[in-house]
Amino acid sequence: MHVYRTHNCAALRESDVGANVRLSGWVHRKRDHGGVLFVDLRDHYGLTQIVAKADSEALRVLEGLRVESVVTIDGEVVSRGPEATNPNLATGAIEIVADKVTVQSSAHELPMPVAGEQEYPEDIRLRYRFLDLRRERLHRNIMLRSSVIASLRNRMIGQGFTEFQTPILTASSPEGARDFLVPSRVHPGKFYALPQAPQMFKQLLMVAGFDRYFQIAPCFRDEDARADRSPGEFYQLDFEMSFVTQDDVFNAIEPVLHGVFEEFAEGKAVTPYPFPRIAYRESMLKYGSDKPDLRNPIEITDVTEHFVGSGFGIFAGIVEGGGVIRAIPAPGAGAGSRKFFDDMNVWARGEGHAGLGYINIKDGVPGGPIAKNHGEEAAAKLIAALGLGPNDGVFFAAGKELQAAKLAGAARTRTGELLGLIEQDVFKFCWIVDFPMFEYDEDNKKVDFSHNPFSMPQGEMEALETMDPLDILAWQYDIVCNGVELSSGAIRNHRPDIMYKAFEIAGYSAEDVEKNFSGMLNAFKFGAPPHGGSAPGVDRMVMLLADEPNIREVVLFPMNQKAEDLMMGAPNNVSLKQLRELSIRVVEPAAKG
RNA sequence: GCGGGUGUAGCUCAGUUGGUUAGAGCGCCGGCCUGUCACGCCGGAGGUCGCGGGUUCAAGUCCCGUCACUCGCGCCA
Repeated sequence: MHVYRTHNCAALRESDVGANVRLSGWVHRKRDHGGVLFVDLRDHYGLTQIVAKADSEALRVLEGLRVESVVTIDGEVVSRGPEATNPNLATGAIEIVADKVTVQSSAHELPMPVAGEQEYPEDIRLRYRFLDLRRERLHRNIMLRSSVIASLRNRMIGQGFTEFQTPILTASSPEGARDFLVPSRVHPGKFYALPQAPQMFKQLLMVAGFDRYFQIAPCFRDEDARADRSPGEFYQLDFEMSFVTQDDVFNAIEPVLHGVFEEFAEGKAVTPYPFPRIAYRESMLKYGSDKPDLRNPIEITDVTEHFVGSGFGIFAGIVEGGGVIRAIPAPGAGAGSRKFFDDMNVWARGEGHAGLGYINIKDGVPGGPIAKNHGEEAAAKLIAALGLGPNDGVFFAAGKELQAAKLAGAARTRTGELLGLIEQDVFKFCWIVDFPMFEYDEDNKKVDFSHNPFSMPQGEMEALETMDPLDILAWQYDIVCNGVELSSGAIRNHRPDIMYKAFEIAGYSAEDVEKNFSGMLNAFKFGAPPHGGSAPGVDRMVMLLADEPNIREVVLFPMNQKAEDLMMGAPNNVSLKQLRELSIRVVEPAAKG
């Protein structure tokens, strides 16, 4: 019977010496010594060294082959002996003396080599993704991704969840991100939308009585890419549970996330559960972000009070105008160069801020314009309040609260990185909880939902009826790991009466709500359980576990930043016939003025 | 939509104050080599210095514009 191989390229050991075997794989590397030629034969599993001896037919065939050609080798397993053993290779004790070489596919000259760890331009890597995927690092990442997903599935099933598939062609929703639309042939002028997330469906599954749902769910959003955000499509561990409080959701998912990270983190420490819970407002104050990286030890403090009537006029003026001053300590930075502080200020201006003030304390003496003008006594008091040492520095972010918080957060991250304070080899999880239900929309001068309009407000109807909307918190939460937002989730609002009231506060009529959300609203009128869930991003989890800075490194066939698939040529033009069938006419965008 | 970075050989990069024939390593082609494992040695081909315009006696280098890739902001309930 014909076979392509008796063993894979990682299988053979000293104990196989003497066996006649057949291996198939790619020519990873060639070392041609004239009278003898070595080939590292590679497959999915590993590498095995092939030797072709002088004057053999095998040598003549292999000599003429380029690397990455695919061959089948027949030969005998021989020991390399202690001298020639390669300790870096699992199969390093043996080699195959090639008796017969069958060329399955000869390779052209490569646009990018497969062997080696060199960096290559993104567009070439994407255009020749099948070559890039042969390379060790990417191959390993994709395998890791598969293992992570398998583990997530097992752990979710172990927690009593059931996996279901929800529709890909669904209805466009006015909420959230921009939809990808799919024209309907049967209904001219009408469109399906690809789901941004299976949000409605998973809630309907709860209404349908399935209790605990999960899905490794594809999600589609037509928004611009970031390093940690694929353009177009990505996967979430989408889950939802009935009859649960926020704590029940946390208790169910923490062991899953903790377990997966422990399993694949290769010795890195993982936050034990229960994970810390940080209120949104506290997070914005202490970390200047709603996705804090807790590996960074720096904590921001509000020092607005210290600058009331300060001799440092700029800050005094900001405080008088209702602004805030936030202090970002830079431990040990005072001992270093003044340039560090000036560079940070230049960076802040580059980010579009007015600037970043600082005090640099050198051998106990505070320096810089703020220390000079603030007043000696006041400066000493401020430094004492911040608990700064004799060679510490501190930056100040000033302005309107949100602006100052964001600048402080960015400065905290940058200071931590530049001073090398970020803890390595650790995964630090936390929940951000107590998001505000509403916020004041400055553009439209009205109260609007701050995040998800379908979250249950804390205090439910009573809160909506009695509290200042801007003080109402939601049962809404994000899970964050090392500064990466893995997901947001919520206890949902399953009560139509509370939903109408919440939308009313945000300025929407009952008719608006019914028109846009009739599907869910209707379902909730026939007996809906209290329910909640979340949807951690699978790509981001794998990215963290693989220690990759970019999400493309853990996706099989990613698009580039402009949402193009360079390999398949997507998006592309379609035929006039296809457009006619869909009753679509393309209007060329107006030329740029 | 906006801002930053990058763009020199197939790939990774160097290229001084603007100066005469633009280099190296890898890869490719040819030759040599019987124990390598990033094999080695000799030789060769390969360049619209992203593109367009400008300044200059002279531009890879300076200026303006533009394109591509990328990172960030906006956006992502």
